[in-house]
Amino acid sequence: MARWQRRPEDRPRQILGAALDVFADKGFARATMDEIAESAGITKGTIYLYFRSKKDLLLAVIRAELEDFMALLPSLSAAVPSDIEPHARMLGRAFLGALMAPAATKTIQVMLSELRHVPELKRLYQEEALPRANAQVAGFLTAQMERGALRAVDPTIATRCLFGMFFIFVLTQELFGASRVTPMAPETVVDTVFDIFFHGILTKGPMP
Amino acid sequence: MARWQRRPEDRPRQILGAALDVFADKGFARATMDEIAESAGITKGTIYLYFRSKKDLLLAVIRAELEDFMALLPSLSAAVPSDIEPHARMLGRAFLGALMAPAATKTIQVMLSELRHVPELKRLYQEEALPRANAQVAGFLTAQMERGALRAVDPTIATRCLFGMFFIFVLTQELFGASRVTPMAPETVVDTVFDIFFHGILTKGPMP
Amino acid sequence: MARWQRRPEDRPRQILGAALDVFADKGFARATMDEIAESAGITKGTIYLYFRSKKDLLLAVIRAELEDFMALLPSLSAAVPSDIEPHARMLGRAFLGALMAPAATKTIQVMLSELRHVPELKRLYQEEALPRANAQVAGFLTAQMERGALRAVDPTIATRCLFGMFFIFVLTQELFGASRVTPMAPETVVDTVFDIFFHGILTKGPMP
Amino acid sequence: MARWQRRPEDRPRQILGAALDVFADKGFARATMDEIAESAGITKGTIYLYFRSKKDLLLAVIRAELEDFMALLPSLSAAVPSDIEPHARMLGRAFLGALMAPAATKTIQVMLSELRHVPELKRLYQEEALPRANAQVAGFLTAQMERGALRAVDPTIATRCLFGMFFIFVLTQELFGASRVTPMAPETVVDTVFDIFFHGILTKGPMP
DNA sequence: TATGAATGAGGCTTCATTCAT
DNA sequence: AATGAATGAAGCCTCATTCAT
Repeated sequence: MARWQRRPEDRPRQILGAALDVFADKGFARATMDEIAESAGITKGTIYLYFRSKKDLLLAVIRAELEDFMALLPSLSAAVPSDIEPHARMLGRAFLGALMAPAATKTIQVMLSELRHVPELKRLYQEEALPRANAQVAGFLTAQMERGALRAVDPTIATRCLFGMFFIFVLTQELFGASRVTPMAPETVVDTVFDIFFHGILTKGPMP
Repeated sequence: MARWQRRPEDRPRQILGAALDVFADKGFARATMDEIAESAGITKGTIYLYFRSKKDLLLAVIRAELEDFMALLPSLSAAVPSDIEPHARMLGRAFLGALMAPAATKTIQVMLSELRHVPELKRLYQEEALPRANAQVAGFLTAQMERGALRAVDPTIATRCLFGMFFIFVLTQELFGASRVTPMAPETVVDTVFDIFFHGILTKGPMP
Repeated sequence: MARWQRRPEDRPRQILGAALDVFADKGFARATMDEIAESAGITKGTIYLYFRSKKDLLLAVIRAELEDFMALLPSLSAAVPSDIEPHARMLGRAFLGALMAPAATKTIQVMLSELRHVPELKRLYQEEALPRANAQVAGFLTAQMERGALRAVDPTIATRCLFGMFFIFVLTQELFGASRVTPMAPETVVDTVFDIFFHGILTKGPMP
Repeated sequence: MARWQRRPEDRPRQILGAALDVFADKGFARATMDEIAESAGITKGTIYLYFRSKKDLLLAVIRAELEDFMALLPSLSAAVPSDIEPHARMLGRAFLGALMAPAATKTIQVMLSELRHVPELKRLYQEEALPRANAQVAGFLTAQMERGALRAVDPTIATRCLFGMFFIFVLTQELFGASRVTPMAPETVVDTVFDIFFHGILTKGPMP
């Protein structure tokens, strides 16, 4: 019985995947290198051939996922039809889908847990994720405001609001298991979110 | 090393306060009983006179804070003026204020980090916090919809949206330190949130 | 069965003693904290109540022994009879005795092994042990040279020579086990050392 | 990362040299096979083609160096001029030179550190190095005593004394870095050593 | 012969928990 | 009720050794 196989040329990715799973499932501190190794089908020592330390592994995991996620973000600067609502709805569906992808929810869970306690993660968020994501959407909103398609509202706050509406669903439904208490179909969620975001919840005309 | 008056009758509360601080600051696993004890001005062994274990302490901390927070929630079923917008803005301010209170942000941080890994916390959230909070707001929205003041929209989703907009600010600004990157005044946030929530972001009339 | 007794008020000394034994016997790197603990009649964790780390323990051990040894050194500046030879022999016996004491040979062994690899030990030797010991003896020799009792010879080198003759016996006989190959009585050694040191090994008069 | 000519026939010597360096620098236990391999310009696995284990490598290193050193020792049984003092001084210089050669000091360091903990090294010392070196010098001294050139003194002790005076300089100056605290020229050392060894340090005639 | 990926035993260190005082 | 010394179970990490290539 072969004690091990030679590396399939992407041990690192293999390890990163296992680490994300275990970190998300157990939390960073509770996760053990042994468990990650087992989950990756190797042994503890092997991890250290590719990552200097447990914390290093955490950073690598998050960096990799963040990059993957950012690469997925559709370019909002592409040509936008004059009727932005259906367009936005489409983008929104793609975005919620990306957010709800297993790797993404796991990454979010890890970030939520560790960002406060790992300065490097905080830096990653503050200097890379936040500004980039914000610029994308806020830029789009600003352009539409200048075009007159949207009302003049603080674009950074509006961006955050929009993101918050998406995020809260991932957080509660996926991560906190609220789907068992209050099940919701993602499509309905996206539609309602944009309905509110674009039109507000007040009745339009004067109340009868 | 504050040498306060010895008030043994307050021991439990004293410990709970210290524990919340340390749990929020370091995370549950990284927090040590020694640190909590020191922060409470007592010694490690004493904690065990009041709490069976570290995990027990965590549960007690969250239960206490959750109760405090719930007690704070203004009853939305009270008489509501026919013009709900300024009323909502007022409630929103109070709510964001409560969410941003130090104890609340700390509790949120701990919940975000540990809920997934501590079944009892998950239960607490799913069976107590979520339904209660949801019922409050969703009930209010439903009532207004029936009254014709609000458009007919899935009230649970709408509730979640509204909460998401508030929550995302606490999360990013307070917990993730985004306030240094994108500072925002709470009042402006509340106003913009309700502006969007009630009126939407589209320009009203036909585009010029 | 009591799992442990409350500290006999000198746990630290107890641990230091055990550590010196094990360090000398196994070498620093091969010594395990478990072994030291067992040898001290306690458990591993307890050591860390008194010493920050294994290396810290090593330093504490050496510092303590060095101090003890230095305190033992008879003051050579005391009144010296005009006939220094028997006086020196007496001091020499005391000195060799001190060097051959179990704690001293163990300390020497540890220093010989680790000094090169532990900067703090090197510093301890270069800045404390060496200058102090050298000053003591070299000062004495210089005084006697000025008095005319001894020939003018570089006192530092002479000191080192005298020390070297003592040291080599401790090293070879005690530490390297040469006593089984070439047994020697300490008294004879001291006598011969001083015979050579004072009178040289050449025949006095012209060779017949 | 010297990319020398590949001279596979020299592999063992190459490895032995690197091992001596690393063992002396880090100590046996702290030395890693990886470091030794790198220092030899090969990889870890290759070492095991030539040496069964780390300990085996240590023994081979010491055996090789001991042999080299012994081979260097000038035969003292060669014809000795009737005036032994300048002759001895010459031999002494050669001997101190040999002792201070880099390979020798490194070997000494390793022996000092490991002899106690590696039975095979102890045996090597007690059964090979010590008797051979002792016989050489003690034989010489005995001959001179019988000739009447030297006083009758225990030749084994005298040998050890002489060696001790040389050794202490290598130990303190070279290995312990005392040369920075008390610099000494090797020639002066040799001269003083023999001055003391032959003539003693007492003033010859009656004190004035 | 040489490589270097993989292993797994072992050690240092931390810390929740216990318990004699 | 309070203390804090002591315990011992983990967990991270290192590294000698093996072995497929």
